[in-house]
Amino acid sequence: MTHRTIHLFRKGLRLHDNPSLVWALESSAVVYPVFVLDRAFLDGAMRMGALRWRFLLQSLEDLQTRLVALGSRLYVLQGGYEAGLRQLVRRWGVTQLTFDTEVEPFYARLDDSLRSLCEELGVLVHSGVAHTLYDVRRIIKANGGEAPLTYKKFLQVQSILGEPDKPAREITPQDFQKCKTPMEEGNEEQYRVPSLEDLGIEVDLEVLWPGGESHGLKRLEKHLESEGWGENFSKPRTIPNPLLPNTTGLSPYFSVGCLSVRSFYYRLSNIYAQSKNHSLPPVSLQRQVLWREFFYTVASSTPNFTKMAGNPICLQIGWHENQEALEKWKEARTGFPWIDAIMTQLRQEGWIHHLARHAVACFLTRGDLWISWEEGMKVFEELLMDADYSVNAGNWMWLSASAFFHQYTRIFCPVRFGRRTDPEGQYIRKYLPVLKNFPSKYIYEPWTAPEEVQLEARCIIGKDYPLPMVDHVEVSQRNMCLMRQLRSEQEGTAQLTRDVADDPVEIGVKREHQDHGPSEERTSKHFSPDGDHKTQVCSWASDPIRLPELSGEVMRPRTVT
DNA sequence: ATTGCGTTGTCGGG
DNA sequence: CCCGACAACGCAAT
Repeated sequence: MTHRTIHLFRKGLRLHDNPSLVWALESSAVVYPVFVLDRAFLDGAMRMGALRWRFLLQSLEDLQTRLVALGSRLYVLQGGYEAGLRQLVRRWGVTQLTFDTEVEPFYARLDDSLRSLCEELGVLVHSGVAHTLYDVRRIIKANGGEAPLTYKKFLQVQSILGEPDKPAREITPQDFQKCKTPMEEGNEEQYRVPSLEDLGIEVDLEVLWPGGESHGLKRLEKHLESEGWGENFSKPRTIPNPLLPNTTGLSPYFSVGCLSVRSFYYRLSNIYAQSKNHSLPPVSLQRQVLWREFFYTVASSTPNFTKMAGNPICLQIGWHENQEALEKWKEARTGFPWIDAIMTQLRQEGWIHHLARHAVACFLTRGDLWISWEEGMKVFEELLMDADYSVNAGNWMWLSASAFFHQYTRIFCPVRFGRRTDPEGQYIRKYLPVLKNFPSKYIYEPWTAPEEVQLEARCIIGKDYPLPMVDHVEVSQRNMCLMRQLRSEQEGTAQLTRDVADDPVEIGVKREHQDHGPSEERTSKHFSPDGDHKTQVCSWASDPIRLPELSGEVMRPRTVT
């Protein structure tokens, strides 16, 4: 009970399940809750966009309110960590620093510099893991020193470890009676939570995701209480283009730690234990949390996890650099209404359904545009309210078939995928009002609408809404071919014969979604070692089609001998 | 060496 | 709405 402690909030912007704050309260006579608002760090390393800034500031406001209610307060320090903390340690006579450790490289570096600063100043450090279910180092250790690279393997390792640590105890007003937060007269202004205006950040978009622990908890309760939610929720069956989110909507709160994954995990376990209907347990939701854990684990032990170059688990691909095509994707001008509607929702709301993420990610990378997943990752990081270093990069590698997932022939069709669950195109009509008058028949591919239909809809394709930037059937077939080649090149030549034995050209031609005569029947395949097929594949692949020219030896189709 | 599997592809048919 | 066929990868179990 003798320390004078700064508890440093970074993520973990909550009072429930906050073990290092509990530690601070139990070991100190005085605790100063501090958040360092380091813009260089948050704009740079964290790549925060305006909506994420707003969410963060709201979360800090909420933290402040909750701390005040307990008889404490939050000190927000603007500027760099080191200079700021050095000054406060001296001024406040601090003897201990508590914080949550984080695994991202930029946080880990910050951890190190905080430790050396504390060593220099003679300040004790107490830190622990609170952002993930487990200390991911335990998972890596249990797997023999390497991160498991498949989800299945990950679950095996997790079963060895057993259940995660229980959430920390609640913090009560009594804690802050025993352990004071000294208030300094006249510094309210200096250490308050800044506004967006203070920071010169402009956002005029509706608040759909108010930041903060209070809102997160409210949202959590609302969903848990709604009939059957906890038991019937199953991820793969949610609809990818909802007008209202039909998923939990909790991810933004987990990403900055307004909510605790441990508390959530145990909450679901309790629902399962008390449920009469054990046939539909909320395990699928727990599995979502475990997916997050999986990506955190791999990210923590993989060099250059958010890059292709120097990343040992990432397939090296000669992605095309095409700023113009990238801009069209980012700004919802691809000419594919389904894709553009998703990108519009992303920009306006900071949230899109996970399957919608898959669709646009596939489109940008291996499906259509053949642009690096890193570019898409950066856009998501800026715009998604739930942006998360590890999960985001992991999913982009997944979707681009660069790591974890390898079935590159499974390409989302930007026309049909959405139509399956939303044949009337309500989602498109909402986010792309310019197309709202099109008949459902044409809403997913308005460029096929006859001129009179376009006039009737008062939207001329090519003028009021762009023509499709690529021919999906052509480019996706070409991309499959490229992918197959670069993989066989990187793997050696053992599988080449098998790889090119059956020719994708026919498939590509006959799978037109517009009326395009009945397909020729596919006869039984002949696996002939004949080399003619190979050259045929390659010459087709190098045909100039409506896409940027190929470049780089990795993806250049070559004649196989 | 061979087989089976993978959180979320597409298509056609019932 | 669900199923199987399709085509097909890396990885792990056998």
